[in-house]
Amino acid sequence: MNRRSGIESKRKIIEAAIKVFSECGYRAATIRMIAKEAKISPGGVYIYFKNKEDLYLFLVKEKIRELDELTSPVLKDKSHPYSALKEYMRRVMDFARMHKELIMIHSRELGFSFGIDLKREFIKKEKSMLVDLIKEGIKSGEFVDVDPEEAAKMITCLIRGYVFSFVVTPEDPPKSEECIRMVLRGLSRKKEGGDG
Amino acid sequence: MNRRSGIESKRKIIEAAIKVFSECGYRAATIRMIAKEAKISPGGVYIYFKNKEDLYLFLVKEKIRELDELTSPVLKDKSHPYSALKEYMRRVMDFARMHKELIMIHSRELGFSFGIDLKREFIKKEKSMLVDLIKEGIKSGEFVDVDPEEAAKMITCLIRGYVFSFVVTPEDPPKSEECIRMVLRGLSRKKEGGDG
Amino acid sequence: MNRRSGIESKRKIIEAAIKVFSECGYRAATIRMIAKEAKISPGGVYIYFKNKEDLYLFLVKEKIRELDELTSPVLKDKSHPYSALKEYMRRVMDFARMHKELIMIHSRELGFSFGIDLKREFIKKEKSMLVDLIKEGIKSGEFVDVDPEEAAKMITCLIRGYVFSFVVTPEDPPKSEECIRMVLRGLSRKKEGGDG
Amino acid sequence: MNRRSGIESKRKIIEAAIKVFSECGYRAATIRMIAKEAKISPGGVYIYFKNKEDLYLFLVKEKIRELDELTSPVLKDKSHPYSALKEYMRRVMDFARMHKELIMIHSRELGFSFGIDLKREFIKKEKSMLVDLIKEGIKSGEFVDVDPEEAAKMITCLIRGYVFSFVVTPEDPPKSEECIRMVLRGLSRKKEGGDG
DNA sequence: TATGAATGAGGCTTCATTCAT
DNA sequence: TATGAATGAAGCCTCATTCAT
Repeated sequence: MNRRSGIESKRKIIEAAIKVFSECGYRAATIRMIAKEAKISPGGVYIYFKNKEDLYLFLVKEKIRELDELTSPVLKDKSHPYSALKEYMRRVMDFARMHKELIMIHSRELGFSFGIDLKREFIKKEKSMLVDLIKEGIKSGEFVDVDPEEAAKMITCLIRGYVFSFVVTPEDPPKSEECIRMVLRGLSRKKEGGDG
Repeated sequence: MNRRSGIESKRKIIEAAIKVFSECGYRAATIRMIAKEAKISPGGVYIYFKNKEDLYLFLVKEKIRELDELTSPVLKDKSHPYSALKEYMRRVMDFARMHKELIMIHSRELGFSFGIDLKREFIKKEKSMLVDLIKEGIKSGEFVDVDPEEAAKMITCLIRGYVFSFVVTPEDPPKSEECIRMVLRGLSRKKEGGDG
Repeated sequence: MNRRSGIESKRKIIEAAIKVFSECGYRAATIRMIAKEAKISPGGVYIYFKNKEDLYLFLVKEKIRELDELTSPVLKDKSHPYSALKEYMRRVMDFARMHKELIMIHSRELGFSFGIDLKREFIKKEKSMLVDLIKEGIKSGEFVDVDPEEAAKMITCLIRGYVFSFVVTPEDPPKSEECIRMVLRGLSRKKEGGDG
Repeated sequence: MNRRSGIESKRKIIEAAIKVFSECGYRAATIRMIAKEAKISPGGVYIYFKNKEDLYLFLVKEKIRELDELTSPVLKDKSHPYSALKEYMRRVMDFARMHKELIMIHSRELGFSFGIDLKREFIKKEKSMLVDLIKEGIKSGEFVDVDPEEAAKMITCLIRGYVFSFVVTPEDPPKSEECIRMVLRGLSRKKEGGDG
């Protein structure tokens, strides 16, 4: 019997699950595959997670939390809307690039009944912060006078397209800097956006 | 026994399959579900399609062909790049809105081994036509002097984001006109894009 | 609709069934295959035969009758046991060679509940005639004094082995003349069996 | 849950499979039947065997190996061709009697695409050894001067007929000693075959 | 008499989950 | 905490058989 601390085992399972879910999608991934990848027995998985759904949800939550921790501070800093927005997009895109496969499942498998609330809630929260930031930018005169709601949606839209394109055509990916420039060009009062 | 012509049954199955695949994804969709939706017996599906994969591939091919027929004429018309591009985006987005769910599978389940070639080929072809159109626009002076490759990617990227957002937040969808304006604003030499 | 006389259709089905059953065995053969081979629709088969089993049994009966018609006259001719036996074996082996595949099913698929009685009855009858013939031969002095029962069994045994070997190693088949000679050598009072 | 060691379960499945395949043939046998016979769940069979074909092939291989182990030493002993041949036939027939049903499938279902090579190879090897033995016997003067190839075929032929007859008419089986005597009588230079 | 679309039981197989060890 | 054999529901698919035409 391979004795390990519980935490270590759980961590192994999580990593294995990310890998396997990412490669196969939720349905096609099997507990056996995850267990094997984690060098644990199938039964072992059930010590740490109630079931497959529970395991998947755990991953999603974790990733959402990670992304939140990464972006919230930036979005909350309303002193420099222009740079904040630039930094926000950069971070989201970097994060997406790192976790692209899981994000695809996360998005695609919205069709599933579970996990939706979690994701929708995050999306809503994120959008609301983005709207606030844009409003701030307009107020401060850094941004042109656009509908903040629509602008936020466009930004999100472009970020999603970026992630998506990354998965669909990984051999010819879009450039994140190009995306950021496009957004800033449309929003900014300044001529163009030289990078900091 | 519910007597119908073969063509009628096949059509019913196709429609049912689109619905079920769209709602559940490829793996989670079952033949039984599709059959039930088509008001046919499970065995009946196999009269018209070799197997589940065959049925799925048929749908994808059909949709790709439809979209191709819709967009090719526009992209090939190089006399008015500005309007052509606008019209192209409009059509793709309209099409996407109509078939959003299936498109999501089509994109997400690229990870599957089958159907990839089909899709990749289409994507490549579409992009190449887009690049040509942009080059033409630059030559004619309608567009600013950008890298046509990158511009094409950005356009595709934005379209994808549009589709994606449509699926993720159907209750608060992005506006296609907004997307189109964003692209044209970035490309066009003209001040803004008043719609025709 | 392909109009034919009923008899013609039935004949076509029978021929097709022999072919398909021979090639695939009872279970693996499908009504659809048989119908296709007979250039008729699957439903058409059921006009002439109650079901698959009924069709199979019909074939078996037919073959048994054919073989019976071929061998009975020979076995019943007790005036020349030696030549009769030789001729009997020759005919059975020829028949077997012509219908080897079907015979194999017929034998192997004894395990099935149906058709057994039919076959067993024939086998019994045939054996009893063979025993009579041998007795006659012993009485007439043509054959040595053996146990007629055992001799009959050996003959049947050898014939079966012949058929079997024909199927198992068709590229290197046993020779029927060799088998016949072996039997006659054991039975006959005469030195060897020169062929008639 | 009925806890057993893996080896025990596998053995149970193998025994059940032999029984069920023997009684029904390959096609008609179902995994469910085998599982039930083995007192295991249908899914349990797949722990030990990849699929039905794999299970069947395993049995065939096992039986071939068993028979090979039983007969090879005898056939290889060329010092006493007469007794060796007698012993060989005795062993094959005994073995056949013990495993008659499976052997019937093994032979009949040659028509299947799988397992053929296995069987053909064994048959070829066995025949070649038999030919060598007969040659030896001719050289040593124990056997009369026959064509070794043909003689080997006749022996195989008779053995097969023996097995076959055993299955077809188990209530009135042929006698193995009779078969052996018949062969030896044909081959031997000695008058008759008194048993050793 | 003939068709062939349709049915649905049933076969093979997978896999989330359980549980004796 | 960990194992992995075992379960059984459920999915895909086949095919004997039926029946409206």
